[in-house]
Amino acid sequence: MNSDNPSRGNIDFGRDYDLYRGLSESELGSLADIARLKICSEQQYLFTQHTPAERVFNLITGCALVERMSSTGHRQVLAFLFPGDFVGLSNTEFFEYGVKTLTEFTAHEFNQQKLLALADSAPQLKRNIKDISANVLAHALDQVYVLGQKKADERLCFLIVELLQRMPGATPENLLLPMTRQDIADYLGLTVETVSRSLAKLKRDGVISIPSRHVLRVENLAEVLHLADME
Amino acid sequence: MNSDNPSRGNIDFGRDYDLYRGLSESELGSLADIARLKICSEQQYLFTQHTPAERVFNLITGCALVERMSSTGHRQVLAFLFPGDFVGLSNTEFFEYGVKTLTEFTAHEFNQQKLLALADSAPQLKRNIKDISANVLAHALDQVYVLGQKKADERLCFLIVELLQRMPGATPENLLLPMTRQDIADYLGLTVETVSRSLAKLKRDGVISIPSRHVLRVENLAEVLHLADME
DNA sequence: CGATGCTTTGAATCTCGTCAAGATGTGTGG
DNA sequence: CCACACATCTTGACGAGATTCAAAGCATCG
Repeated sequence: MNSDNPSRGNIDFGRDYDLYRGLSESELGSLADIARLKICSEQQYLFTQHTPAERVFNLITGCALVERMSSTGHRQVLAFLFPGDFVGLSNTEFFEYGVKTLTEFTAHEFNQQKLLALADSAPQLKRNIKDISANVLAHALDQVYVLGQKKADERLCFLIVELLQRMPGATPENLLLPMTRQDIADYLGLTVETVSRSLAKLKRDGVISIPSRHVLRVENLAEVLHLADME
Repeated sequence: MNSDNPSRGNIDFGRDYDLYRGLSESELGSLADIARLKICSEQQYLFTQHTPAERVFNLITGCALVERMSSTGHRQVLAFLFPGDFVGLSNTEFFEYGVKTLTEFTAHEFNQQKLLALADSAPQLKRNIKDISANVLAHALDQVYVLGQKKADERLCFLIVELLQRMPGATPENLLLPMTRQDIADYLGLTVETVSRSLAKLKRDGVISIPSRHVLRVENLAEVLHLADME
């Protein structure tokens, strides 16, 4: 559900979002004029694969995931999204992936055309979009490396490190997992059972503990970093 | 080895390169002014990981590969490059991957700063660079899907289809493999032995034949496409 | 020719996936 | 508040697929 024509006043452009970084007051104003506030509950699709790629989102609160389905029914989760992340930019007519919320969720929604048009007259916005695209690529290349070279427990540590870095409020002592085991499995190219067993192994080895299903505690950060081994 | 200050005359801008698509004569001239012709033999590095990201290349003839090494000594091949491919654009100060030639090789070499500066005054060039970046991302996402979800023989078929689509002169009847089995293994997240065995299996099943080590013949294209299953 | 590097094949091992069952958690209706 | 259904998660047993280690086959190049 979108709010109707939100004014600048009810959108918080103050936080440190990649998309809004370094923009002038007037540029932020122009952005606000074309922004809508998207609010939705958990497990909702912001958009699905193969639908027209017209909208882009800048995430404010909550989490989401980016997924790709194949004709054979396999699912690959391409990324988890957190506040400040920007998603939806596409060079193709239709989205090649879908985005599903994991929690209650708010985002700024833009029409892609309008946003890009605005970027044409706001160099800093254009730079920000370019930087975001570069980061998306860098993340995809990291993921290729992890899926190509790493074992199950190492892949899990990669995810843990990523969550520590990107989830707001995440600490080694208290790491919330907003996604299901299946989501994790589809992200890391494993099965739910392997995810579960690998978590159990890390727990057995004293690397982590699991106070409750969706809460994780890092007991040995050095070992997690070592296993994740992203340099 | 670079030729010194090549003039427009000895650079062939006529072919269908993504980077030069739709450019005016004068724009091509400006490009030629800052281009150098890079010529090198096989198994040479155009640049290596962790070196300053100053140069970019537009491939004219020959093949190359993009690789990333980890501190643990693992190698992931991120892509194979063919004529018309463009490589080296980076948002970071240092390259996060290296590029190694597989065959005798020529490319147009540009200073990244100069090329981007030129793009600022040539909108079509800027569009081309953006499209290329989008294609690189699309390829990385495909690779994530393949590494996350596919078995060894399916991964090989994915590579075969990719080569058929992108290698100049490649046909199902005669597909040259310019890379070693190790390169293939590191690209597909497998070991050399598994690559060899999977090729043997595809051969046994009548899907392909292997006239010689680096020549492959597709006997059942439908099956290859089916196994590759990229939609 | 022998030396070297790449490739294939074989055997043992290990990791991960599959199938099945049980445990845990959540929400609903009685 | 409890009972039940349902979904998620965990655990076990087994098997398939991939890796590892070792050896042998093939090319190419001096």
